[in-house]
Amino acid sequence: MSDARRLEVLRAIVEDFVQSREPVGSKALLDRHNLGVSAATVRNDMAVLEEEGLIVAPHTSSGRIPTERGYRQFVDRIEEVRPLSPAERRAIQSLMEGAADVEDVLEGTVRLLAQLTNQVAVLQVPQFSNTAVRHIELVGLGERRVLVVLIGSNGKVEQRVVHLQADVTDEDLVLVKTALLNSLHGRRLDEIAGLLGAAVRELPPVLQPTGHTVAAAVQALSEHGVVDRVIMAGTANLARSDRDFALTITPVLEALEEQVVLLRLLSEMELDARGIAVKIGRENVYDGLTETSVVATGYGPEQRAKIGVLGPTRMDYGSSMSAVRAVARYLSRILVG
Amino acid sequence: MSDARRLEVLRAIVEDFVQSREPVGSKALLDRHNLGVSAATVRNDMAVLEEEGLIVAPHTSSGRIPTERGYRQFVDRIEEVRPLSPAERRAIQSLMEGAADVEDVLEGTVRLLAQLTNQVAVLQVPQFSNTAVRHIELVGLGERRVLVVLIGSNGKVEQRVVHLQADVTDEDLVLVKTALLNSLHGRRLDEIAGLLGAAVRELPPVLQPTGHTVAAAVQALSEHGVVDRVIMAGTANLARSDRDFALTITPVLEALEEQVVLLRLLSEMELDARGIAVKIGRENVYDGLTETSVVATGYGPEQRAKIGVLGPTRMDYGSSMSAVRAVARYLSRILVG
DNA sequence: CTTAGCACTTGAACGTGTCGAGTGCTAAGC
DNA sequence: GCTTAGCACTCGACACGTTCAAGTGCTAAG
Repeated sequence: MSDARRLEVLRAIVEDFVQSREPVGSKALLDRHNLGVSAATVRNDMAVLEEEGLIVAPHTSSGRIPTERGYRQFVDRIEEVRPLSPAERRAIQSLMEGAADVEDVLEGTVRLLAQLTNQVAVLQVPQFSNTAVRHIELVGLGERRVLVVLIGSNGKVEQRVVHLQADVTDEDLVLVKTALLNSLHGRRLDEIAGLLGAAVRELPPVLQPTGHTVAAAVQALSEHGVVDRVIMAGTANLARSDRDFALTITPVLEALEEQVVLLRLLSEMELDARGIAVKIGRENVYDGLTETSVVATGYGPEQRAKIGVLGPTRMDYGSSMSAVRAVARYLSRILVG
Repeated sequence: MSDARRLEVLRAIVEDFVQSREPVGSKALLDRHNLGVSAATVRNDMAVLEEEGLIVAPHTSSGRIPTERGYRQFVDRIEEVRPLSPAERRAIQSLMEGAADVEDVLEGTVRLLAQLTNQVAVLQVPQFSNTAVRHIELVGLGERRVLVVLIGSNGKVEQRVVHLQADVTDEDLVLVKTALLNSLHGRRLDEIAGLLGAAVRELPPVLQPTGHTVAAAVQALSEHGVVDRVIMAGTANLARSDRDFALTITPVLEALEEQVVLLRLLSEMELDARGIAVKIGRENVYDGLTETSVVATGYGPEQRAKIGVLGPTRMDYGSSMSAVRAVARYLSRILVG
């Protein structure tokens, strides 16, 4: 009982099903794939795969369709990333040339990705709110604990408790606070990261560690205030993709309208060794997205921002992965250049 | 043959059909409306309405459904605008209170409208691009014609030929150009309207008419560069609204993704005496929207910007019209206050 | 002008029979 | 011990015929 062949059978089933959207049986499989064995053997393999929970038969005596676990197996085993076709390269090229400003590039990229994959494309844009620092307050809580409060010009208040490595007096705290305020007051949240270091350096040496700890907290808080934006394209592809999926569309569209949900979803995705993240069906905990899959990767500096596509669980993961990756690379290159 | 009753029958048919989504027959109509006549009479009226092209029967011996012309008749005859329910008022109230900044208000408004009408809500936001004036060039073409070129800091070039009332020398043109450039260079496009007058006034009296003409052209060109924005909500309602409409959804979603199309659509809508504009089915020339209707009105200063809802031709025009109007009024009030 | 009655049409719903694709199992073969 | 051919069985899809309810147009009477 060859383990390798069984996985090959799984692969074939997934591929066929993704294309035909119909349960695939043993004979049909042989017609389209050169497995080198007979239908009966394939049936045996299928039985095992079904026991393992990788495929199921919708009803007795119908072909099998992959389960979510089946897709997962399949996706995890994709190694070679299919290179883009010349036509696809050309599309990306022309996008680069028509690039007027950053916003145009981003929107163009999303559209392009949606078109390439025939799915919904989403792009997370790190957004630096133009709120400024109005006030910083440090409150000693005893036992080396300090409450750091950051008040923004939009009235939002962020706070956090930090633990210091050394004892400090209230006067010390005032010093630190003043130093920070001097260099940060009125600055925009996205600017302060670069200013904190200098501010701390101006403190007397004894207070440097304390300053560092507090500065780190301020930095973290400022990032809290940043609400990213989402650019989206290709929602029409949702309806196009599938007859019955068209009826399941409502909750998906609802979820897509909730930017917050989308942002959470994207930021939760952790890139694997291949630099890609895939969430399949119920791996998405959000209601309404339990029958969709998301393929995403990072772009830009540190790959922090995400770009990806979203579609029905029965999507062409291979193509999606390569398209997403390729587009992300080009995007990174454009943004740097 | 009472003309009034026939229109009453039409009204009843539209109302029933909008609610049930099924062709409505003579008997069914009597059950739900107190018309005071028998089924046979209604049938006679229906026959006439059909001749007039206001209703059709999908197949022999099935009820009638309104045609687009039928809807149009119906809409044009809606007089009384249904007042909002207390629940709806409350929703709007709470929106006003939670208003943090303008952007929030606008987004909240759109969501609210989508929720109230169970349809797609769209809002046109006049957007002043923050492109600045980089250069202005005047090229004499002879015969009192001058080419006015406006170059923006985003690299976009707008041009137009104007006819002057008097002969001018090239030196005169240089004077005008310099005057304009002096006061406009570096200014944002949305600022220049207020500055043109002063610039022209600084010219020698003989050149004032020429200056005015050129200034008007510059003004027009600058408005060209303004691209409004669209805020949208409730696309999920499209899918929810209707079984078979769900299959027609694709082109609609596509159209909605084309902001340009939407903006054109909205700005083409002209408010009628009631302060509302309705486009029904093919009255929308854009592909993909030929089976949808749009109900819109203006808001804000001069009602220039538009807000409205979009849904299947068989929508509840009465509710949509009152909701759109009410929401637009509240929005105007908030924005002013 | 309205109304009751009637013959007619037609889509939807339902039941039936056939067909093809697919399965599991068993026994034989390499 | 795995693979394969063969066979009986299952079940959805499809085509077809029947029935049913809703609706219509028309005619003749009020």
